[in-house]
Amino acid sequence: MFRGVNQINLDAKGRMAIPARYREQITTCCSGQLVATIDTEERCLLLYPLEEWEVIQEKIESLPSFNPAARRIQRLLIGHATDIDMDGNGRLLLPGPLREYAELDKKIVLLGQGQKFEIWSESRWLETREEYLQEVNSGTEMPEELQNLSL
Amino acid sequence: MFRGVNQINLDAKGRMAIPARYREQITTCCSGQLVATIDTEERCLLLYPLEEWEVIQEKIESLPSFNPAARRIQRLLIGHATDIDMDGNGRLLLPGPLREYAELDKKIVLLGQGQKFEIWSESRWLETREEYLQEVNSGTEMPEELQNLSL
DNA sequence: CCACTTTTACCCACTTTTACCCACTACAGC
DNA sequence: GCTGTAGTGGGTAAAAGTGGGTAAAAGTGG
Repeated sequence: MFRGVNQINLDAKGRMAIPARYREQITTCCSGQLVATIDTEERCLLLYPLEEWEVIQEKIESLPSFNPAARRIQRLLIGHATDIDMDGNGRLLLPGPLREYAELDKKIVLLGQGQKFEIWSESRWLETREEYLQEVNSGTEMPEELQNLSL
Repeated sequence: MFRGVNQINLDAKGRMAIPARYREQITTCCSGQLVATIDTEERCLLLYPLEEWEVIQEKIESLPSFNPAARRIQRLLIGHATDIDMDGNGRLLLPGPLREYAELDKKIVLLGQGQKFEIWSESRWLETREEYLQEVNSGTEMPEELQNLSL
């Protein structure tokens, strides 16, 4: 289970250092083997331990492939899913096409999200967070499960 | 299982270098023997390991041949299916007619799609991807399996 | 059927990129 | 303040990508 927000700098080669507190967990659960793909709703990346991703890929592949919406999802998610290994220094080299998609420049944000991480450009994350906060407080349609949630 | 995006250049002879990370898998699963054909829905090519393709071809051939739609599919898919071998440098020579169909010039994109690959012209892929993203977010008709998919 | 032309496939050599490694810096804890 | 660990920056060897030359094969025409 990953959680927390981390401000990280990409270096000149496009590498990001995984915060040390996650490293042991990543090496034990998947020997440092991760899979990154795009998020289709927001311009950010999703980062899964290999095992987690393989379950998801099977689900996606088993969708009815004659259905246009399913084909789109397959092309987008599997098409962008890229294997990434942690190097000896606990860093990941993010592939160019994925960096471009999420518009990652120097300053990025790593969000722990349970079994996966999300990777955002810092500026885009800050903007999006403000939008989310406004929408949460504007009191528009919330599903019942959410209304009954006690924090 | 193939996945991921790869930006590749065609050389002057129409050859494309398979990214090294796929080569071992391709040589072990089919000794470098592949089959390329056209995608009938999008202007791109499909690239299968020989064994995978043979299963598909049998299915296509067993379609009722008095049915006009089935005949069309047979002519299009089987008609364009071309055997291609990886050369000693891990490259594929894409036949002229297939290159023309998918409008492949110098810059192309190789998409891993599970048991097969897709080959797109880069510009066409980027345009199509933007369309897909819009359609995914416009919330139009999604199959039930897709709505329940949790990533 | 033979000779000539064109194409294809294979091979070799060069260039670029990547991955791995090592060293330095900064911060935190002792 | 010193020591250990995390973060950062490059250098280098190896691998991947690229380009073209040549010999064999296929196609064409006389």
